[in-house]
Amino acid sequence: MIADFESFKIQLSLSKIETCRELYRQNTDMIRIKKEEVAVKNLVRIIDSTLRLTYAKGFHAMSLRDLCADSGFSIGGLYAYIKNKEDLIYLIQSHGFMLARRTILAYTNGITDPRDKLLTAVKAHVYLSELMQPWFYFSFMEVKSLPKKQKQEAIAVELEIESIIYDIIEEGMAAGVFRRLNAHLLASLCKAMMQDWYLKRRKYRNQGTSVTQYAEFVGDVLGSYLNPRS
Amino acid sequence: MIADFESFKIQLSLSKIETCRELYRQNTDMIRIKKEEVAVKNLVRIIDSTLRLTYAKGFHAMSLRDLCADSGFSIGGLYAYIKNKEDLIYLIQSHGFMLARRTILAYTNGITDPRDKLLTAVKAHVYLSELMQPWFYFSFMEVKSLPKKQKQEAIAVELEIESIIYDIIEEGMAAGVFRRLNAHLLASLCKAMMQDWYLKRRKYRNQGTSVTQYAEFVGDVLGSYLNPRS
DNA sequence: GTCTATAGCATGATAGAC
DNA sequence: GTCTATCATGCTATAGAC
Repeated sequence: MIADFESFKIQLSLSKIETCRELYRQNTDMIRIKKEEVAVKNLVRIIDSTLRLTYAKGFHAMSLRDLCADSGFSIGGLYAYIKNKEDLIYLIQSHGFMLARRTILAYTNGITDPRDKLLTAVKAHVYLSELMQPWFYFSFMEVKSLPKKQKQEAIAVELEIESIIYDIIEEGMAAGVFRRLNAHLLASLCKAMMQDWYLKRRKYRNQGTSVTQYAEFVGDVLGSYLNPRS
Repeated sequence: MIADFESFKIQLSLSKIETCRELYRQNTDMIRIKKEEVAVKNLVRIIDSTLRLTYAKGFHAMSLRDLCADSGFSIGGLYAYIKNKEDLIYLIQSHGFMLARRTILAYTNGITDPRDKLLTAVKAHVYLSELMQPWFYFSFMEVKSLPKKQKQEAIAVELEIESIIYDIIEEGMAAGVFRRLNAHLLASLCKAMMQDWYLKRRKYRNQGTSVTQYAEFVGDVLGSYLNPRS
């Protein structure tokens, strides 16, 4: 079970550098830089800038000159890390997928009580999207323009998350802890609610909603709806 | 109260031509064409094509050449209706706003029972977004890149819709029909759920969910959560 | 009112100096 | 390993024929 946001943050140990090192090692063919230390440090800069600029104006609207200005690179320098603009998408997507999938499953596995399990899945997702908000936002907004293979992967990951929720609901109904209802629809609504946390993050910040408050409210709405009626 | 989707559709009388005529009359300065009949017919073509292409690949990725190919215009011909690419956004946004705001309020005004009113607001929104899906999608995806003034308007319209829901919840709590809870958060979640209908429309079509089924399910989740506890 | 032709510019990508 | 200089392309926008 997830204790609180702060310990989640630590457990996840979302070291960007760590993730980028893994990314570098998997793509030594694409990246021309030989010194791991240098390459990893710069990958972090490139990915950070891309996420920031895409959040501000969209990936297509972001030019590579924009990216260079923001990350402090020159055009030529940048092209040592990618062979074309599309590679930026690949870099960002791949390390995000790894992390997201792993985390959700790690937290839900091993829990048996359906109510606990549902709340944990919701919390894990909302907490994760809080820590990786730029990535979640990027992934959502850019699916449409992704190259075919990555588009399918993105959709598959999303359906996977929804099916984790679906399975928990089904288990709970089978165990008689939840009442019988349309589990597909409820799982979709759950996804929609969790999604809003990273799509409309500024709104929630403005109205002073904390990440824990949000996750628990969503969990409460679901839990209440699933209660067997008297 | 809304009877069913089909009669909603008829009552809305979403005549594209009618809306575009109004749009033409409001912008005779921007549009160089003098014959109303010709202008209106072509505005429909232009708006239709823009929405379709933007849905497929995003507004920035759509070139004016793409738009010409799809709408059957030439570059020069197109520029008789707009003075630059940004004007396309303006055309699309303005007629959408008019229609959306009017409709929701028209349906909810006059209803006194909070439960009825909430369900009606949800239904009106979901039905509306079903009929104007390309516009809602466009509006959501392109807010970021909108020129300042239109960006503010878009955000204002969205908050307005959320506050309609919020007010209904508050009224119901004051009347003792709903139990006391965080109305701001619940209104946000309601918006998030309604929103998913036009953001993930393909998913819902694939899983065979009808627009009425969706709207009623959302209404049911909310209504159930708002029930006073025994 | 609509077309073709083209200007003018910003972009993605490369070559080669250091 | 990083930079500057440059190319080729595709874009928005305009001019002028019909």
